[in-house]
Amino acid sequence: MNQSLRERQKASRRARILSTARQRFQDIGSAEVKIEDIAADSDVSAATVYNYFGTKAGILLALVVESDTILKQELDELAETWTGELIPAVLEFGRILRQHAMSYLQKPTWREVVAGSILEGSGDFGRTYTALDDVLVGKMELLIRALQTQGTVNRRIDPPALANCLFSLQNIRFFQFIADDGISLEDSDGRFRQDLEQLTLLFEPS
Amino acid sequence: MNQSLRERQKASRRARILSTARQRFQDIGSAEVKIEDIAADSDVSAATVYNYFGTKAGILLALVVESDTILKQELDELAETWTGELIPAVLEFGRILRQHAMSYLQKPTWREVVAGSILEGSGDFGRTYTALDDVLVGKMELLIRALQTQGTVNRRIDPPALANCLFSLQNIRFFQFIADDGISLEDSDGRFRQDLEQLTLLFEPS
DNA sequence: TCCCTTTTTATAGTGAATAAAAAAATAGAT
DNA sequence: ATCTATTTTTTTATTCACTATAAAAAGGGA
Repeated sequence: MNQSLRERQKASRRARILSTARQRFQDIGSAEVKIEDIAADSDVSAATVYNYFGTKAGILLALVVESDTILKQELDELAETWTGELIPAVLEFGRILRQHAMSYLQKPTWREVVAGSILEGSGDFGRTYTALDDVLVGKMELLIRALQTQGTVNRRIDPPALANCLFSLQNIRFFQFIADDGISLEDSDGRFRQDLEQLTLLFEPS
Repeated sequence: MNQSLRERQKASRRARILSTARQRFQDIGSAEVKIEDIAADSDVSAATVYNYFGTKAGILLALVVESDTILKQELDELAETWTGELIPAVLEFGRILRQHAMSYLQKPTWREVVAGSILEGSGDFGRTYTALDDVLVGKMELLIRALQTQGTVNRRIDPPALANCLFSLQNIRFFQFIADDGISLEDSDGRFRQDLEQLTLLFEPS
């Protein structure tokens, strides 16, 4: 037997909780959803939900992790097919990220996820979130390496280091994007473009 | 009469709350401090504390705002006295910020402040925090303008835009710094330095 | 002193999160 | 198949942040 009964049941409970949570969060704002309701609908006790996910934000994070397969694929494709300058590619990278984020969670919900990850620090939740980011940084690195091979990017650059830097810059624009309900996808795009333009100017020989 | 009795009492209550809160937060971690205790020690009801500051994180933010006068002065001095390259100045800028932050709040407490500001989004709390950041961006702008005058920085650069970008980059490193109890001031310094080095390489003629 | 308005307080309630003991279910051994 | 030991879930109780509301108190002006 590949999996014991216990493990299968655990997986089933987990899946049930995430499934009902996803539905509830989609129907009404995450603030309106009570853990007890999710538990009741999943045929487990509230204590079990806490046992599995720790906090409300933990459930959210699990949903984010689950859905990130598609995002990774999109970014892989970008890294594989892009030809040309790095800067526009990075812009596209950020655009994909934000668009994907908005496609399945609203801003207030994202705020809970991000706030939760910061609050937890180096705890379980924080590490899960960081691991997620690390994967995305890896995609950025892929992109940089590809363009280095194409000769578009300076070979003296350290791909992991630059990837981390550019991703982080993108990331804080993402934070600002979700923090303010008034900022549109296009606004955020424009700001990130401005960032990269200014950096170009800064280091360009005057 | 400059201030009515009502206004004076209000100011006094506010000051009392902040004072006891500061002490309590310093003595024990902010998670251990109960709003009711702060209220009792300040001779007001818990309801008044909520009335004044909204949330626990709100009290923290008020403390941060209060103490930022010194930080602003330090950054002003940097902008006024620095001669030389922009990059080292930006590094120093970040160093001052992190050091100042650690001098009066511990990392877990900072996490609450930052998480609170993100959660609130464009609400009162969020706007207060943003306003605070805006002031700091202004200091960065001052620095850039000074170096532009000195001829060290490309004149085609838009100081507000570049200031916002560099400050944001600095800011996400600050977030990562407070999020992980294992990162020292020096570590964070090193990472930010690496960021700026990589950006230099990226835009430098190969 | 009296009245009106602002502010504070008391009170009750919601819901997240944690802790500990009780109950249930499973795995493994006989 | 049954008994036992272990893991896991549930029950129960409790803490605490935060909200809403009605009552009380205090200030300001007449």
